[in-house]
Amino acid sequence: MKPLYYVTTPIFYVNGAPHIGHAYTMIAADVLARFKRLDGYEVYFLTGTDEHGQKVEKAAQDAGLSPQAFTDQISTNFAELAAQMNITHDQFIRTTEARHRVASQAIWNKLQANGHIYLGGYEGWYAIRDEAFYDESELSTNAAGQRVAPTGAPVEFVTEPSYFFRMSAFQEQLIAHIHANPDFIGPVARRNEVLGFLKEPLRDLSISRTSFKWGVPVPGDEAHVMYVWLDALTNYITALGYPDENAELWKFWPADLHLVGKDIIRFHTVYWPTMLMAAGLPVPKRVFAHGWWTVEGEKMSKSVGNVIDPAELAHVFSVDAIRYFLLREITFGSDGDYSRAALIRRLNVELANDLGNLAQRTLSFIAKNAGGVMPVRGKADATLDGFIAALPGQVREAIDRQGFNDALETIWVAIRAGNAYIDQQAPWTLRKTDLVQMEAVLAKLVDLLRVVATLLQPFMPESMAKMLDQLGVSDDARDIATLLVPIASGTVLPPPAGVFPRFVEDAA
RNA sequence: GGCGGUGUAGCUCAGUGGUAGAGCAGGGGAAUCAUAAUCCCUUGGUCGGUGGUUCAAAUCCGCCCACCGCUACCA
Repeated sequence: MKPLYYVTTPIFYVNGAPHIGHAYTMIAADVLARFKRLDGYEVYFLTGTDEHGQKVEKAAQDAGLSPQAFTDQISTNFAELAAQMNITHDQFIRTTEARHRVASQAIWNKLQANGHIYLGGYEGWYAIRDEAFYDESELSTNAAGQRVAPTGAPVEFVTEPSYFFRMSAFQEQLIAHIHANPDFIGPVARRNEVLGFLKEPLRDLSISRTSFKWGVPVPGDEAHVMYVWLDALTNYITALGYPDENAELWKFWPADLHLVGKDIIRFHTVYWPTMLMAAGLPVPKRVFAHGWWTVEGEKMSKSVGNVIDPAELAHVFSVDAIRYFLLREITFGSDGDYSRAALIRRLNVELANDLGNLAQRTLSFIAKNAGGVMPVRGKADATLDGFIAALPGQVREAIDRQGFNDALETIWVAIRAGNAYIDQQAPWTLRKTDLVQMEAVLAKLVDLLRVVATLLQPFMPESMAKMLDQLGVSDDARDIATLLVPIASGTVLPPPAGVFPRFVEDAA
């Protein structure tokens, strides 16, 4: 039986149009899902949209739509983004689905049955103008003697009945779990951040609201709807059939990886695990937080007008180029800067010059001088053998810790070695002196390209499919295990065509 | 304020005790199979500052400077 792997993106909040940041999360998760499939795992990959809450209710109202009609529309945009980015999710979940209401109410009932929910009052300083609560420490007094928020809005002390989750009861258990499982939170900086946060006593979590209606009703008290995070986080198990633990997909729980943005790390490493502990369910194996992108050195924002539309970008360059750039440019987990110049540099230098040209020079040489078939292996110089043998393991190791750029750098070291090798071996000289040796050299290069293209499939599925076609690798021989079966000498290689054209800026 | 992190070549970064590294950019050369792509060589750094530990510090410790993150219930 295949080992299982369950990876998720966050469900995206439907309060605006998808941008490059959403694409980034999806792409990273997709590379993991594709790699694990390639490596023999049975993978389940979940993404979707988070559609409840006061903000959505308000945005729908502003748009003159019912909340359901509004979320239908926005959710579709995210589903389209996934399709445009070549995302291979197995399921797209929406929190407004009936089954999700069932699951959310089920986990609520479970928490309640286990004695971890109580009715209390949610009190605080509320600014009507901001529609937000503020901590006492944030307040100041204005000239008129009013208590005001940092925004200047007047605040008043309000109390609203609310159910609470006894999160404080799980603090020690959570801390112990984080210490016992060093890989539970990544990257390490985020783990330290969460541990730092847990040095202070954990407060119980307000998990219901009466101030708006657009949410999952609290079982037995329909004046309340569930606090959005309780509802939202539950999506990860709704998708697997919860509360039916006999469901076909339930075998995937606990998740191997929740991929999230750094802004929601706490919800995933504090709220969610304690909720699961309270419900008697296993916690996810790992949560990894990625960083944010700036654009040309500036924070991406609607008001600045520099929000990058991934679909537009993919139209100008290619989906594969964008997928590659986003995972290559920076260490996964850190913030990064997108710039058009940097993207073009990666595309031209690494994809077109290094990889694309290596494939093209090798394959066109074979087409012209070796009969257009896989050459006969021989006693070629062994320089590339180490790369060919080690690459799958090295890439696997990097992928398993979400070290996408390390994985790519490792592959590129091998590609550069391939270019050095062809120059040193000079098959164009061997053509006149030693045809057997010439074939041996060319075969070695094809073997290297085959490993490289195979391992790059998760990153650039379309381009690598083309490259593997040209390398004579059949559709059923493109996974990692099958790398052990060499391409047979004499296999007909289709006429080569450049996979990564150089990007030339329009003269206009 | 508290806790944590970062500061290394023009740029982006790797390097956690033992003669400063990579990629890109710059300079020189080679080759001409290839998407004028490639390969080789090379310029360039008092490793934020300062004091200390050590035979030896980018790497450990103290202090200082700069920048960043977290410091809970909008997601």
